[in-house]
Amino acid sequence: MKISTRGRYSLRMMIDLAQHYNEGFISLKDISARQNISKKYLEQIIPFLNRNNLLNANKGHMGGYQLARHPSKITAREILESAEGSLTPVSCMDNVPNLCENCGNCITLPIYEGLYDIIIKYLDGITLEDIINNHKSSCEYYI
Amino acid sequence: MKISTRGRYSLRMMIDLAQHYNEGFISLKDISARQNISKKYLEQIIPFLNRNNLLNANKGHMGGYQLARHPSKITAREILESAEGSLTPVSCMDNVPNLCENCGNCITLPIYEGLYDIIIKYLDGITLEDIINNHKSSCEYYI
DNA sequence: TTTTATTCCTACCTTTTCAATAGGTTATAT
DNA sequence: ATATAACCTATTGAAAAGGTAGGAATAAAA
Repeated sequence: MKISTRGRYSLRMMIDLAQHYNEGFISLKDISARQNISKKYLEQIIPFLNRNNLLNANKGHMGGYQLARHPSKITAREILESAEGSLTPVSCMDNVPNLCENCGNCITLPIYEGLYDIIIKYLDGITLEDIINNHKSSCEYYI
Repeated sequence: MKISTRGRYSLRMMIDLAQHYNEGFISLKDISARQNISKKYLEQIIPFLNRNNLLNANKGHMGGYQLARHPSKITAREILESAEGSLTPVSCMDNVPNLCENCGNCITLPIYEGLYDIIIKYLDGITLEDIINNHKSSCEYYI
């Protein structure tokens, strides 16, 4: 039940981009330096976030990334779901629409469905704007 | 963010024991047959559950396991937490009391703390009794 | 037009975790 | 005694995690 570094780094990268929203395109070099995450690893994370069109990119000199939408319109759920692939607690919930075979008869599935439900509700309620507003002071340390 | 097979199997084993509460000691052989889980693997799961004293055991002929408490007094949180080791979404929350270094300054930690909070609250509200009462019909399929 | 700075793409690598299997030892009702 | 169970420890194969590495494509600036 741990969130992977890919998920955690994605969140930090998106927060960083939110903190520099309206400053044009931000390079991975800058994010890497500020967040102390390998630039090469950040490169690999980008495609996951772009599956859900969370970023705009510009190549070449003075290029970089910016949020595709205003920080108030991007939620922690979107970010973590994009990065992790899925936030369901059991993989049999991922293969919609059939779930696994005969899930209608599974005694534990409703527990996991309920769990997924509250996780999604919680993360849907948190936007990038919320995050940076609730944390005005500079942040030096990360997880 | 997936629950491992150890967690899922633990839940199924405990539900099985709840369904046969007051029938004396239940052998792993029986649970293995009913739940279609390798008996050898179940053996390895037991110690995790017993760290939190969820089971009573009897060795030898006619031996087996029984729940250490009434099904209404054992929650999904206890079972999954025992099996998984921890249900925190980030490992830096595990090393109490210091968390990681300088978590007071971490912008993302409050998000994960809030997430952990709702997960725990949800799973604490589900007892083994609840689970078997909400699922009277026989269950043939598992995840 | 050349240089420089960036994203983009693919392959590789090392370590850890997952999910078991295997073989034996100890205890205990019958 | 003997069958039947829990208990214990080691091993293994596959997959995932968490990166590193090198270069190609692109575009702004000099």
